[in-house]
Amino acid sequence: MNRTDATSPRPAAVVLGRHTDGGCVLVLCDGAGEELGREVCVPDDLAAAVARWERTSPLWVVRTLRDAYPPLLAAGIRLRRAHDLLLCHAILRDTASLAEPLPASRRWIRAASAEPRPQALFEVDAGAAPDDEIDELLAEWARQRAALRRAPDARLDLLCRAESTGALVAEEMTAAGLPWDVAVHEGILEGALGPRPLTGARPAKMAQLAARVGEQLGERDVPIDSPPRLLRSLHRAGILVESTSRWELAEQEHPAVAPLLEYKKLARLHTANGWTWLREWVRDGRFRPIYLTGGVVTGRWASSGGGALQIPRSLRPAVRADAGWRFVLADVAQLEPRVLAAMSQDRAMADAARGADLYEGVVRSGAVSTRSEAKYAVLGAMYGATTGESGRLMPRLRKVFPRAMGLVDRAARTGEEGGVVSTLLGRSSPPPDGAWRDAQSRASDPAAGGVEERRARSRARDRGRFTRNFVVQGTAAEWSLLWLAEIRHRLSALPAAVSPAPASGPVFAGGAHLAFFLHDEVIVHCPAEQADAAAEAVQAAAVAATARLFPGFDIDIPLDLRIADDAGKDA
DNA sequence: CGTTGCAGCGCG
DNA sequence: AAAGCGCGCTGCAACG
Repeated sequence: MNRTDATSPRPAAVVLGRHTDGGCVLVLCDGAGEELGREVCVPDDLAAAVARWERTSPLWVVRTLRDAYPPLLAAGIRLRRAHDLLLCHAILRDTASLAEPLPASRRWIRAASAEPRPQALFEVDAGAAPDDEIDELLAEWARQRAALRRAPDARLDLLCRAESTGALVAEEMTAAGLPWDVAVHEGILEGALGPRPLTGARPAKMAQLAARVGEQLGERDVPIDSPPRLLRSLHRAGILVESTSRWELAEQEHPAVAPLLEYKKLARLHTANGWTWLREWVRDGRFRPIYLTGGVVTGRWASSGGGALQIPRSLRPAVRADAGWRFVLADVAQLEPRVLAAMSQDRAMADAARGADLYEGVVRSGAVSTRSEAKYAVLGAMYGATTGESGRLMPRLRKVFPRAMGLVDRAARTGEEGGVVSTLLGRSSPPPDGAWRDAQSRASDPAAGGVEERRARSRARDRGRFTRNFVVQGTAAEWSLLWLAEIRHRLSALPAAVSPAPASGPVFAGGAHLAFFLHDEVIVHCPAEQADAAAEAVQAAAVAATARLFPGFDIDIPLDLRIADDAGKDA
């Protein structure tokens, strides 16, 4: 059996795959991907083998970290570097920055769910027999390295490395979990909803509000949970709204409206994050969502399980650090417009972005006269507003920030014409689907009617708004990915805590670790004595991410950073 | 009966 | 107040 002594190969990379007989195989490779040797083991011995090779800090090449990494973490092993073939395949297959992107293959499409995949579905056009998974991995890795060599610059490589490191972070965060105080959560629920009801029953405060709505509408047992039936009840009472949505109801001056809106708020809390949610998703003081890295076409992460990306701000106080531990809470104010300023190299917008409040900077630039105008104008620029106040302000932004506005306007035009747009590092938008192209070609037919033409134009504008936003949201996601990777790197280099209070799982008991990530904010959980150093690491990571994504361009991306025992203090 | 689509609302 | 992007989850209603 191989040992990491002077006579053993010192692999730059190890490809990890399944073997014919259900065992595991590690292929040791040099920096060029040339095979140096192999090691075969039974699954029970895999963790030990990985731990041994990890001492030499190789690049671990796997089909997907989503499957490969959790069992290793459970065995107490953290990997420093990895290459996720599935995630990188998607990037290199769709990117427009390569003349010859990776050929599409059904073997390299991620399954929709986290459940084990039925193999048969994926073997249809497989180039290799399932027995030879390791050969398939080696071949795919070779294709990906070749694709990256053909790239005009290093940006795609940076994206693939960041994407893979993001996947490491995601699995580590699931394993560590977000510390969650059940008693605090229950206190919030009881304060808002009343005592915990018997299963199936409506909480007391919701029942009271429903009764008041009924009195005001002059109707017993209003079908308050059924939008279409509630709408008819509202109409009978003379409240002429077109839907039961919040903003429309808020415009009505009827005594039934206030209790109805309050009911909706409580119902949302009860159904989405009530006692049922607590029982199902919080175990041993930890909320463990599954992060789906690259789950959104723009490169943002999606999640599954417990609605991790939608935890209401009112529940943030339930996010509580372990005894003797602290949180470092950090978020970026107005990340997307700052990223737009930098990626378009718009000096005027970057100057407006200097400091904590970009919108005040936009006012100082003279483009608009109030902060709230600035906010809606900037959001409208990125989302493609055409009507209302926001749409009206667009020409003024174009005049003051021509480069930034030119970038998003061009992205919108490309999308309307059916083209593909890309982020700064080279993640590309999906091409239009068949239905979209059919609608456009039907409308360009001389015999097309006005209805078809209007419909096609409307679909084209929809797509233009999507591609307009794609370049900004996607590049912002790249900044966040680099930020996460830099945080992880710096946290692992922190001096060990002298006497950390016991916390977390076995892997993370020793010190600071990322515990939560949501688009532009992170939560680090750390022993109290590491809190200052961890906060500095998070700050330094942001500076490093900015320098890597926008080399040579001066852009301010400031953090709102604080150390606290819970996540609710300034919510 | 189970599945699918939609409305509504939470997050960025 | 402003309605323009991206998600996930819930419950209801319509559908097969």
